[in-house]
Amino acid sequence: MTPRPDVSEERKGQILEAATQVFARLGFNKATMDDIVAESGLSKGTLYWYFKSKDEIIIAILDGFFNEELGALQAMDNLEGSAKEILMRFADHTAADMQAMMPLMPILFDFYALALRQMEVQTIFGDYLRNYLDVLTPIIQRGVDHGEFRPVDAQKTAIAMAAILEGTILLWGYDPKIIDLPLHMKSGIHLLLEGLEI
Amino acid sequence: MTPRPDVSEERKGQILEAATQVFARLGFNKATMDDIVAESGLSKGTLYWYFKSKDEIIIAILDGFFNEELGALQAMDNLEGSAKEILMRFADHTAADMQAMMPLMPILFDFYALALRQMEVQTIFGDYLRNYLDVLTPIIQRGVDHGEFRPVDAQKTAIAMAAILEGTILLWGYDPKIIDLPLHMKSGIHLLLEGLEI
DNA sequence: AATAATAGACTGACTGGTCGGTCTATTATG
DNA sequence: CATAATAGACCGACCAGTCAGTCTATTATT
Repeated sequence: MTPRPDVSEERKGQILEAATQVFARLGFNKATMDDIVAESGLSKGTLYWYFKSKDEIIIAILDGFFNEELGALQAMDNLEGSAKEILMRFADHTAADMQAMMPLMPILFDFYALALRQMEVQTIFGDYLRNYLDVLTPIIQRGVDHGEFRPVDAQKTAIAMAAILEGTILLWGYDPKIIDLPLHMKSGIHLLLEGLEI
Repeated sequence: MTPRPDVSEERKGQILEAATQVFARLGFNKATMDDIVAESGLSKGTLYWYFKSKDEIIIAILDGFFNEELGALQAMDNLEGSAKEILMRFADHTAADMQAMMPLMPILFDFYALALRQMEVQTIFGDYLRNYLDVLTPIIQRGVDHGEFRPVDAQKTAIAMAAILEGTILLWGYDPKIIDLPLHMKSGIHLLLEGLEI
């Protein structure tokens, strides 16, 4: 049935890793399939053996990104402590993750641009946002119900938190010299949360 | 010396307006010069008579965006009232402006992606951020000094405010059905500012 | 053990179309 | 007539995607 060991998962990983590097360096548009071929050490035919098109590679990378993020989100559900403690720890954790992700940020920005024009990309982003809010909102609501926070609108507060996290990334893109990505992510969330306490 | 009335300002405006429409619809990369030619009702020769390249058109549009924004910023310097009042009014004003800007958001997202790879674009964004913080930070500092706000770090707070504004735009890009751009901009800033009060 | 058959994996030259930019001819105006 | 302005045909570099063919690990057959 399989006259040769199945290397397709390995190859796909190899291609996606190479493509990620190239895209980070050049952007989706300037990067050519031949660049990815060179970076991967494979041939053009092999790239097209595993992925139907350049777009399919881009989407695969996006999926990978968000699946990782979702894992981190799910893990938050089981945390113990006061609402403020949980949210603070979440922010700190997110901020810490940024260090590793910084070299890949250019790709994220390319995705932002795509999101407004490609339904498929828009859908992935939308699903992620919904997940995000579904996790954060109940935690904030609990904080309100327990009298830990003043009586704010939990959903709007969750959106404000998300905006601070995402917005700090944007500002960092504006000028990495002014914005210290992990530091300002943390300080922003802390400011908001401290202001919620009664 | 001027065998014909000088229409160059009018033409440039005409070209930039057409280019803005096309870029918003298709993005910088998919949009072709011929698309802009068609949209403007002019000819390719005329486009290149007024702009040396596609990139020059893109940069001109970016300059236009930020010059408008800067004007709005400068106007804030002369406002009267408590720090909280000024900042609230600023947020409300910014939020209100969003309605008009929403059709052009795709272009903004394209600029985000460019900012990380084009020095010239990065510089413009960085200058804007610096201006932004230079206006907001003293207002917040005054609020702290007058005992209106708790003793927060004014710069970090200004960055958090900017992050909320920019981040809300991003989230809106994730899914316009979930995020009400003006509403959530306002509620985010209000949450933060109410939390600053002593 | 030797050989044949199989099919997944892989190659890279090639193609068809695209698009930024150029060039030359023409028009309108002082 | 001089020249700024306009038009649009044209060029050629570039690139996503194709395809006809090769290679090789494994299995089936003798």
